[in-house]
Amino acid sequence: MSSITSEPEKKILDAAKAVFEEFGYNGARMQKIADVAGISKASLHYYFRNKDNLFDRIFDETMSEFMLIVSTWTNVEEEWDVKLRNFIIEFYTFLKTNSLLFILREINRNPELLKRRKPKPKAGFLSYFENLKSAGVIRNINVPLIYVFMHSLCSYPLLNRSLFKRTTGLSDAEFETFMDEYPNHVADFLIEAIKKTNRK
Amino acid sequence: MSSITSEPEKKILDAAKAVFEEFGYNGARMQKIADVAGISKASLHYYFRNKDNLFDRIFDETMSEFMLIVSTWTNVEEEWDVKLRNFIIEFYTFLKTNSLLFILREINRNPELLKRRKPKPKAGFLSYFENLKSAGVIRNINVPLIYVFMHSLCSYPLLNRSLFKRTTGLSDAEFETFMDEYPNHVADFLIEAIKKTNRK
DNA sequence: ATATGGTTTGACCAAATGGTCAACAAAAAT
DNA sequence: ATTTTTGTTGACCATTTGGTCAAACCATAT
Repeated sequence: MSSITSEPEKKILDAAKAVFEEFGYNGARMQKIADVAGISKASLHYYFRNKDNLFDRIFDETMSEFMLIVSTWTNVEEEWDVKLRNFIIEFYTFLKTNSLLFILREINRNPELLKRRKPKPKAGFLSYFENLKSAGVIRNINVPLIYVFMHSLCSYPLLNRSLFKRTTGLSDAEFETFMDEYPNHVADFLIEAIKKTNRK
Repeated sequence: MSSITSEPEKKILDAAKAVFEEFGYNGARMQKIADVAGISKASLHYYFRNKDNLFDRIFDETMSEFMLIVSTWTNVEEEWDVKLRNFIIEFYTFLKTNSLLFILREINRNPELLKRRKPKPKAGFLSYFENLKSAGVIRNINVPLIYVFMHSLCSYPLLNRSLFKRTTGLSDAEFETFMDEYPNHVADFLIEAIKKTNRK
């Protein structure tokens, strides 16, 4: 219903997303959004009554996109370790182009943003590995812990990129390589922690 | 030199820290800082010429405190795994009471904040484990990778707390316990990844 | 051509906000 | 006691910013 984003409406949403993600709610300016969208501020208000209105739309969209990636688990018939590696690489790639900081920043600013969203069903990741664990296919791990580990390992280096660049002692080139290879290292690491030891 | 923070000056710095950390540079209001400090806005400007001036002072202090914790490595004579566990627990405790999000948010807003700081010497963590590795005491690990892992595992759950609370499928009580035990799990995990396998 | 209905915008407005200043108060120095 | 310095503040100012509105614009139907 009425999500038929018309031509100028779409331009506005793109502009608003870019501006809100870069500057945050408090730093974003309606004039700036209008400029980026290539229209007047009055036109902007014609399509979206006010700033909160527009912001909520952007935040909800970004958040939905994020939750979709997070909670979807592949149905492909493969070994769990292959699925896990692919998921990690996809998730990492997704995070690279999407402003996770935007989400964290705004939730922190206004926790209400979360409360009004309907709670999501349990992430596919969790039940999938709970099942493998019950079936004795993998080690007797703490599944939520692995879930938190995976998220942390994928997310934080992208959030903290500029600081890690300074503190790891790597050169610019080395650091770029490091960040490119990173998701595979995360996969290696988690798979190693999950799989049954081959010691008898 | 002149860091003899006088009585009202200290009240202002405390207030400013609280307000900037909660609302960010763009969301913070000079009037709010004055209110929290219990003085007039004019007095606030008497002590700190302007908002940027005051902000820089707070940011630099917070950043220095953070970098100190990050780059200091214990000199206690103990086994590396004990030292690592203690470091992780201390670091996690530190992060719980300090706004890491503040640092990330403001660096993202204005990368200049980092550029003007003098680069820190390599973190003690890195050279310590490089040495152990050369000496063959631990596995042949990628040290910067472990460094990034440790930071990510300690930091992200605190940044993303409210979302994890919703997505892990744990009850409130379970989640609290989870977060309390968390640093020890991180330590277990990293130690396992670093220590030599006892397979011959 | 003209009326109709949606779209666009420059000009404005009111509130918020960072910052100033003259006047006053309180110490400190003389 | 009196001058001088330091601290404090209410009132004020200029700018920014979210938001409004009447007039103009433009497509389409009549």
